[in-house]
Amino acid sequence: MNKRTKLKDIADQLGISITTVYRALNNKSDINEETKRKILDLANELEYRPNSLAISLRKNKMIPLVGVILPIINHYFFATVLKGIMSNAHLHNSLIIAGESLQDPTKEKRILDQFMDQGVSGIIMAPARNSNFEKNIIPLLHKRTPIVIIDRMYDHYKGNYVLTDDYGGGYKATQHLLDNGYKRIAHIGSTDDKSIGTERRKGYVAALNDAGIFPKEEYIILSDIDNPDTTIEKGYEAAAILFKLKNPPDAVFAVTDDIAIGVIEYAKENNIFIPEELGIVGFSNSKMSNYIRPRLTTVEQNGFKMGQLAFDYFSKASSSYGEVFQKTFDLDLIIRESSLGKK
Amino acid sequence: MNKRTKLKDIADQLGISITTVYRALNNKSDINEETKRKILDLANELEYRPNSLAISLRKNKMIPLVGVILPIINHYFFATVLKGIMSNAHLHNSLIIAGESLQDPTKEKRILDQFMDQGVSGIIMAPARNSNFEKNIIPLLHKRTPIVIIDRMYDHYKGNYVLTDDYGGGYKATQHLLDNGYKRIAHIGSTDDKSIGTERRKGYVAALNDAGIFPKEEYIILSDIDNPDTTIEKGYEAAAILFKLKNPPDAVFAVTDDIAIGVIEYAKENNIFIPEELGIVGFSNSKMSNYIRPRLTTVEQNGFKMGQLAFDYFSKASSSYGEVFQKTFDLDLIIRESSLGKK
DNA sequence: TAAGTTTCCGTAAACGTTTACGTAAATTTC
DNA sequence: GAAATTTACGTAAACGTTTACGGAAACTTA
Repeated sequence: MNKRTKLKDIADQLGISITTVYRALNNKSDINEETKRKILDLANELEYRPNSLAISLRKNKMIPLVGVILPIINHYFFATVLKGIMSNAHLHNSLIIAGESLQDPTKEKRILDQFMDQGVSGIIMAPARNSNFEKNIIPLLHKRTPIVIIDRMYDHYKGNYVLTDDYGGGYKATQHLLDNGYKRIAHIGSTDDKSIGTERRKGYVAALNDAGIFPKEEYIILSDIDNPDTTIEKGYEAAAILFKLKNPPDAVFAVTDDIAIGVIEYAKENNIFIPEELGIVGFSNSKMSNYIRPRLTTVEQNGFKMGQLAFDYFSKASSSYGEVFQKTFDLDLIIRESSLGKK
Repeated sequence: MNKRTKLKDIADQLGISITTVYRALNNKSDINEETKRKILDLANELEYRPNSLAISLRKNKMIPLVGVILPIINHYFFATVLKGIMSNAHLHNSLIIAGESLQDPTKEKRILDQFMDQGVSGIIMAPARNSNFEKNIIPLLHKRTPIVIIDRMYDHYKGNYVLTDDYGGGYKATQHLLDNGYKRIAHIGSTDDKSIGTERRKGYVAALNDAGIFPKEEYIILSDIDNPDTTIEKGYEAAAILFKLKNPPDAVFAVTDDIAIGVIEYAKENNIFIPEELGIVGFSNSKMSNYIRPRLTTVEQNGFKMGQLAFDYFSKASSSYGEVFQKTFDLDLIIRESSLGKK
């Protein structure tokens, strides 16, 4: 394995200076065409490849580099958040260095460290499901690293964030089912008590309570929805449990569109008519929700806007110390067929 | 806006040498505990972070920063490719800097330049629809930047790539429709003649020809599918055109699952029964394809594997000069309800 | 107390590229 | 044909970290 050629190798072989070689390879002026040709030929032969490390070091370019960490990169919502971040980053000539925590706080921490070592100017992140804020995120604040949190909250966090009103979304969804005549409204949520699912569940409970209803424990099924590739199956399984109850529900508010779709799957296979026998509301307004039959009523979550705003906040936070930027997006219900009401 | 602290800053403030500071910060021997403490304290206060560029340069280790450019970041296939790239990058302690070209060659070029300026060690990219290889990609080869192309090809490109056999996929899909008794097989493709759609269309034509059929021009509809948010609508519109023909087709091979779903939409609204009256095959095995009714027969494209391999190739290309790595993945047909054959 | 041993720190040269500056030789200008 | 300009190169010092080497001062040993 012969070593990688550098400018000096070419210079030595041709008996000229490094600078001249440099000029030839970078289309600089002050060089003879003949010399240039010889240099380019030799560079070609020796397969010269510039050392980007040395270049960056010399140029002192630790460019505007923003670290973005998301739990699942090929999840539509998060991918769209990333798209939103990028769209604004592009306008500011910022570069995005991306990582996927796969909902693993340890991995998340590792990525954060890598990013900081790499010299990112700050972090925009949607924390992992049960991310350790104290260990992973708070230390960054102490180091005055600009950071914007997306989509998930932690009680003692007082920094910048862009959230959605998950509580309100859960409330609206449940209220909507009540308004459409459903009485026995079940909920399929996430096992994780730190997830945003908790807020949606609280909204669900609150809406029921406000209507004088106190949901039975058996109507609330918590499911492990860590793996996005199996979420639909989890919805299916949860539905199976619900419909084996003595007194099955007549509506389901699912914490996720995918879960809701799993429920629809189950209902179809078991000849349970939607929305006549079963009303369903999901969460996210995923692409699929509009094309499954019946079309799924869902709560809209605009990832693109959230991403854009997150980058804006990041920008501001980077240039002004002390100031804090926070926003909670209201969520709108998108009413479609799956919750049209009982016959 | 104060500059990033370096060893020299700490050394100067304490009136000691850089080497001593280095020793303190790296747990080396030959240092007094008292001195060490002072250095660590100051380093903490000044928020010292080692310059990874300088470290890697001195240690002769390439910095593991890979630029990834994709046409559409929140498209499931591309997002999954990204996930695959990341999964392997993670194993190699590589970092991913990501950009979205939005199918715009100008933007693509700009991102490439930004990435090179930032000192990425190379590029993995799925070129934009009508990317200008000569202008955007070939120059990188001349600079000996390691590069791996995904998903799209250009005749004169002789470098590393990871492709799918789109021609074969189109052939298989069409053949499958023929095998199931469909005779008048239409195709909805992409307007862009440089896109992968062309290969799929060629496969379609070839399969028909091999069966002694020469498709009418009116059975091939090309649609502008640039915007992923409207692709389904485009499929719907194309179907509308097809079914207003005097002699409408009895099957459609769509260049994309989303297009196929648009066709299904149209069929449902117009009481055209699938698969009895109309067979449909899509392309991509998108998540949705398995949950739309009827379930969509489609050609599987394993983005995750492609991403992983792309990173592997990138790794190899970075350390071995001259060698070229190329792979074309065979595509499997996933047979579901939408093409079960005529009654 | 002279010689040997630690302890602690500094000097200077790398890593590969970029760039300000300098300067012979060749060319142009008047 | 002397002066001014241009052409085509070279020198050396950066960028921030690492490391081989050397050497005073403090401490030990006989």
